[in-house]
Amino acid sequence: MARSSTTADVFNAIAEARRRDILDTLIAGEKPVGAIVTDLSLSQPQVSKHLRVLSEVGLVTSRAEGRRRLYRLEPTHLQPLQDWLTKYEQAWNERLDRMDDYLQELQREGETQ
Amino acid sequence: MARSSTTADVFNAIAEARRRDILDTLIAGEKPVGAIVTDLSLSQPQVSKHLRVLSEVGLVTSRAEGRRRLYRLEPTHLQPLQDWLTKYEQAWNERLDRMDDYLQELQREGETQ
DNA sequence: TTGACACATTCCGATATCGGCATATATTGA
DNA sequence: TCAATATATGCCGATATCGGAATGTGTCAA
Repeated sequence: MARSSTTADVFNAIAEARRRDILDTLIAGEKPVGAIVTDLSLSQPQVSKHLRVLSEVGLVTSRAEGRRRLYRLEPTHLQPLQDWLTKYEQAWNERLDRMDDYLQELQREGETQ
Repeated sequence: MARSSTTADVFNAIAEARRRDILDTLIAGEKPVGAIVTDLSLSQPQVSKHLRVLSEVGLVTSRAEGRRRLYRLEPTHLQPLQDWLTKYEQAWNERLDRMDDYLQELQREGETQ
């Protein structure tokens, strides 16, 4: 047996810094591969391969325009990440609440003394 | 040259499904290693190693209690992820806005005909 | 049809990562 | 001190991943 993580989910897709860079540059809008290559100073095959991974998890889609391929961001496919994070927001808020309770308790103790 | 991604940042730390499982089980509160092992049916070394990675990026902290080690979730260290996601929320909303504009335009055209 | 351009794919070597197993370390209790 | 318990670490083999270089594929323009 060996590693069990794959590139087959959003979490792994965005684990790679270059892939996040590519997504970041696509926020500005649809772009052909060549534009990404010059924007980020990466090699063309490198960009194509990363785009493939991103496309497999749905984070980007592409359409052909002549001999160019325009890639577009699909931000809704970040939903699994957002959903996962939401659970921790709650944990975070609960900690703040407990902290708040504690502070108020301290304050009441101060008043009664 | 070879792979450039490391286990040294939050994005990579949560890319591993088991590590997300471990974080999930810690939402309920501080736990010793053994509890995580039985909760998730993983081997003890496996859990210890994943905890090490999580601890290196600050997502968990530990304190000794006798011969046990209690691990605690540090949800605030998910901030980089949250920050990164926020940019895409904006892109997502802008798309919705454009969609809305488009729909209203369609509606106006319908009225004038 | 041919050449140039844009991009995708394949093959490769280097390396990182995962899990299993064995073992080290530390703490407790007898 | 010694055995038992709880956890961490080291070593290993299998495999996944990355980047580079070369090459394949498709499209346009002359």
